[in-house]
Amino acid sequence: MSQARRSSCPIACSLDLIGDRWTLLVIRDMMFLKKQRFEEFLESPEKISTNILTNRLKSLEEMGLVEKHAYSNHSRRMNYQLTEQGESLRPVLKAMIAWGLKHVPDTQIPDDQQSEV
Amino acid sequence: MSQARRSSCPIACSLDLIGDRWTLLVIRDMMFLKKQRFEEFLESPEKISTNILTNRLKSLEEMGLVEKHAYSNHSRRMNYQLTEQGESLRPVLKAMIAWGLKHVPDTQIPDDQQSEV
DNA sequence: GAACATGACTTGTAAAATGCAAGTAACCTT
DNA sequence: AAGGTTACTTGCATTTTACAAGTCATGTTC
Repeated sequence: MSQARRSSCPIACSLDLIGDRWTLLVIRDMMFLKKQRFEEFLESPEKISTNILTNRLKSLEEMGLVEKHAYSNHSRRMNYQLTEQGESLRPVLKAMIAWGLKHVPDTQIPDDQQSEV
Repeated sequence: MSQARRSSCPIACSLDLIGDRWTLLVIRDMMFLKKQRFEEFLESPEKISTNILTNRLKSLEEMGLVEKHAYSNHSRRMNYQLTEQGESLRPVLKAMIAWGLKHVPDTQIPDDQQSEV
């Protein structure tokens, strides 16, 4: 992910931060599927690889969209949570869900997520 | 851009189609700035390069988000326009504009676009 | 208390995408 | 016939991605 912004356009700046194939999937896992741990993100069907996940979690933390905390005294276990700023991406994600469901064939969301649409 | 979908998740599928740093900027240019020609897209402040622009316009056309037409009999001049399906990305773009304006410092949109927010 | 399990990475390497500059080619006007 | 316009194409260096394997600190089990 690059660091220099390309313009002052809010779309371009948003894309500079979250415009790739993986970042929003990690946020999806946290926002809708309530995942909080490295290994949980790895289990998602898109199969993110470990180096990219490490990289994205670090970027998200640096951007202030995610916070990382040690999970009490439970080995090296870490807890990743959306910050308020990360949570504020919900309308973007919801718009993408609605668009995908309508315009990409054979997309679907889990039964227990129907209330989100 | 890859062609195989990674899962049936509408977010993942949307990202497979439009999840990169350039595609949504081309759509922005068409949707809000009413740009329709190759050279116009090149003028945007983010300075997309010609090979990437060619590639993205082709992908967008293949996805059915954009239509390409010859501009009457005016040399090789082409006209690119959003299809209804491309136009339907407006809520996604608007959500990103709102998020960018609120959460990325020093972002702004042109005066004549204020009504879009 | 040594072997094993857990969880979060790191490393290496090949493949693909991006960025930049320059060149090409069809068509139209002069 | 010459020159301008428009939309690309090509070459190449750099960066990012993808995949597989290995590491390492801590906690659990026998």
